[in-house]
Amino acid sequence: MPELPEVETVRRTLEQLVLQKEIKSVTVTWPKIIKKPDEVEQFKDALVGQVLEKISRRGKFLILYTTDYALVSHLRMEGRYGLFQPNEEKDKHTHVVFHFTDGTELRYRDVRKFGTMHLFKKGEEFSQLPLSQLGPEPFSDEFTVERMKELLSKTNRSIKTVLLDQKLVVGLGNIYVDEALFRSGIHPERSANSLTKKEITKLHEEIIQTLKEAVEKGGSTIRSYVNSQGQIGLFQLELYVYGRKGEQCKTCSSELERIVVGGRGTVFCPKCQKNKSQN
DNA sequence: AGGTAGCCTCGGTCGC
DNA sequence: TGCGACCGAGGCTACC
Repeated sequence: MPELPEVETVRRTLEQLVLQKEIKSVTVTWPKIIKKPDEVEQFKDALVGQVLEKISRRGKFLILYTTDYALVSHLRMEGRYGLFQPNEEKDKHTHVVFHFTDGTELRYRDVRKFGTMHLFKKGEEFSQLPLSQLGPEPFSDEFTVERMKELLSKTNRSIKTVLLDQKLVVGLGNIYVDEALFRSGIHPERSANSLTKKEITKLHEEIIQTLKEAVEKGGSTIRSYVNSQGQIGLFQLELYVYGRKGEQCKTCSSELERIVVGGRGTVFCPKCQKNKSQN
């Protein structure tokens, strides 16, 4: 499931493949992926003749900039992009294809069909959903301990739930939230407003560090994730807790436990993160 | 009125 | 072999 490190890796690899290509036509075989504009025909028509100029990222969203448009794409669980020759066999999960004038094509494949695409006139993409309500990028100056402290103090929701909701900071999903909380020694069910200044400082540091290391490793390949050049990530080898229920804690050898927090499967170490009582 | 919980989208996987 | 439950990101709705 692509979180910030996986999306950033896709961004980097995709940029190597498609910049300066001109769109000749677009094929959409699952219209529900296109959330804006309402009519798929408008989406397809708008992109004809557009040249891909830049691939950006905001949180877990990719932004494909063309001559006049910003295509905001969320991969959700299993979305993938890949560059193909037209004669290469197209599998049944390919739902959107951008055909280029040089004969190649960019295919969007999504087994779950959960992914979304929003097309905006360039310059309008940040003032409307889905990008308008997002919190700061974790590697930016806007993501400060003070901001965290301020927002966490306002709610008694669990710290895990708050970290997942993309308003405090963007880019964290189930994998990296569990990892950052483990590295910080904080129980995922701790209420946000019970965290001490010291814990918030540590958590802030570990969020940045965990995501940074994961980007360097090309993300985590859990089930299906590969980058746009078909390569897997390597950060799954560095994971302390995610997907390791019943295995030994790498720090203290205790058996890792799985609980459900905010409807999300959550793995943690009952010894290293033994501070739920401070709720 | 703003914060919060719950619902919805999918299909592969898993357990019975 | 068949079938239903489950998972999950984030927008949306409904509720308090």
